Amino acid sequence: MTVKLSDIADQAGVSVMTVSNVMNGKHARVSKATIDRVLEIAERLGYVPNIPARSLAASRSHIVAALVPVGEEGSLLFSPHTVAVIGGVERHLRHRGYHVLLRGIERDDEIAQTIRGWSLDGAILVEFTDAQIDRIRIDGVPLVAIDSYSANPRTIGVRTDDHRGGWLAGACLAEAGHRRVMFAGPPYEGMGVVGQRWDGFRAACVAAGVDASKIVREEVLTSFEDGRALGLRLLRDHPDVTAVFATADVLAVGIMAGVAEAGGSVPGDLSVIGFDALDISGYTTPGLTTVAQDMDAKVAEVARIILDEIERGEGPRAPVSLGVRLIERGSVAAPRR
Amino acid sequence: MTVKLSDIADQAGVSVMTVSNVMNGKHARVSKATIDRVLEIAERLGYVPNIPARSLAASRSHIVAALVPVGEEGSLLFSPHTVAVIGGVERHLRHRGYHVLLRGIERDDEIAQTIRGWSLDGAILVEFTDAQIDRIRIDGVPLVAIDSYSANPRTIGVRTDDHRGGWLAGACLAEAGHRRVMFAGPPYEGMGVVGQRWDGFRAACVAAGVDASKIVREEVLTSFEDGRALGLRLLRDHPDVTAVFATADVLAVGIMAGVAEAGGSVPGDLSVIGFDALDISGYTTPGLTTVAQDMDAKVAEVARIILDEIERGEGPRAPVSLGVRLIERGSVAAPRR
DNA sequence: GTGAAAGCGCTAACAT
DNA sequence: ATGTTAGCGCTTTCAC
Repeated sequence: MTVKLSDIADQAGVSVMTVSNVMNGKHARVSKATIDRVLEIAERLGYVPNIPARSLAASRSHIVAALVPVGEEGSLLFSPHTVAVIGGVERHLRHRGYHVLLRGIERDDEIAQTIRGWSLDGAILVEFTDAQIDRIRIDGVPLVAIDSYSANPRTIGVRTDDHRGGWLAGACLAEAGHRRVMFAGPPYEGMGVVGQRWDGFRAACVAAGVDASKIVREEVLTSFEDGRALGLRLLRDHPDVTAVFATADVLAVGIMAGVAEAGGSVPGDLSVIGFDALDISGYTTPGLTTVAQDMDAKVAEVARIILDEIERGEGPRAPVSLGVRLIERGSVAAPRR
Repeated sequence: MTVKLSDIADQAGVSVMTVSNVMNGKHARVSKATIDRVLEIAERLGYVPNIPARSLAASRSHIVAALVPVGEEGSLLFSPHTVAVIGGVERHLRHRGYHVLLRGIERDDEIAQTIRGWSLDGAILVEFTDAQIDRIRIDGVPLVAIDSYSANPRTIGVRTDDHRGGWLAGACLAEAGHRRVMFAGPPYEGMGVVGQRWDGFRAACVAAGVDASKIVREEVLTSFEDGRALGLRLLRDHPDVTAVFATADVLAVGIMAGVAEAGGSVPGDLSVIGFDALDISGYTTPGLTTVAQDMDAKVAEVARIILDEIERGEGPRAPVSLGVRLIERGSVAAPRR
């Protein structure tokens, strides 16, 4: 029923190994004539390689896993950003003959189990906390951690230049003339993403002459609802604040909605700047000014690193930071007087 | 290095087959004492089954693929809806010992190749057009097509009750008193999703006494920008229209933005109703009234069908439609006078 | 209830 | 440039 290497070998009058070599592009070892003949027969017979067999024999699978932590609820519900990363990486890998296994991780040890059980060639760790990445003890397989600031030498971090992103946001507000600003984001997680953005933001503000001690920090969860709640009370509770930097677009959009609901106007009463440049940042009125990362570059980088490690075995290297840029829409203006 | 069945067998003083049976829960064939002993040793040794080996020997993989078409760009960039489906199904399958392979499809024949090459146990087809589903000629593997109205007997359709969703939207507008309404959606694709929504919508309107010939149909792509463009000219071009049903939330949100930009108000000058109940429908001011589908039920149903087919071999059955309900927020009100 | 034999389809490591 | 030998770790089949 199913066509295998030996079928082709029989018809071509060569050994199975020769066919295998042809199929795997080890053309150095086979004559041109044989290659052509084998290829032609394979094509005619409709040969499809058996992946499990190849994985078993070679103890490598051509599979890279996308590992995502699952919470109590259990469902993988990744952010738009994660979707873009996984979707983009899948394309690069597919074009190079690799496949992507999607796997939710409930307990730490499932990472190692998955890698061993599948003879995975590599794994991408998405949305894990730095603490989780720190705990990883797996060697021999390239592990790329997205948006992580863990110092774990067994993983390679690929992330946005969050510090510079924060700086851009701060500089944008300061340049517009704001001197009383707010930083709204989730609670600090060590020197992770949020910490970097905060540092960069503060540095830019200070460099522009803002009194650092006057920067208001609000801890809010990264959700529309929490942003809205903040927006509703912001103008009343902080009458001196004229601009806010939210560490995520959803949050910023929520703040804008809350401010509007409370009768305020953006950017009339309050300037708002976000981070991520999600679709939604273009859906508001006015559009949300935000810090964007170059997703194409990020995705290409992740794929490149994994592939290089797998095929050329180039050892782990320093974390990679990707550039950011400011997208100016309409939510930032001069402070009210 | 790696622990295998034979290692456990050695230590337990039984044959490999017995260990295999224990591991696969074929407890009928093994004595309780042996089961316990084997399990204990496996645990102690840290046994992890080798998936490729099992797939090769059993010619079934415990893998279900999530197949997604890729366009020219090449990247998998699925909608929030697709993300929810895949993420949710992954959880159900994982808990039953299955895995999800994520695969972009460029050409039709890649579907069959992927299924054969991996000995896939099943596949879920996401975001394919009805025409693509129609063309599928694969037997022996459960194929679940999401949101498809194809009549291909080799696939099982799982979809939203779009007709009823359209009806709910129409009834909602008619009940609020609207008699001049617009239907905005992408070009008709046979009797697919859009056609169903249109049919249901029109039927509800007519049932409520709306003159069917007066229902305006606008063909727009499902994007914020196209919605916005429509919103910008809507009040001017169609001064008699007092309400619009958009077949997708992004579109509805775009329309709301366009209307606002043109100086109109929602729902003062125009009522708007969407479809999908995406997050963004809650982000607007006022909130978007929209038709929601029960995603949890949908995901559970997809998983159930695949698993039933795989494990009990229950043949293909009729398509499954899942319920919808209206979510009333603030974008629908009585027509202006 | 348990086990021995045979092989799934492929590749690594040598031959030749 | 091509072939041979030996598995990879597991399950199937059938015997005990």
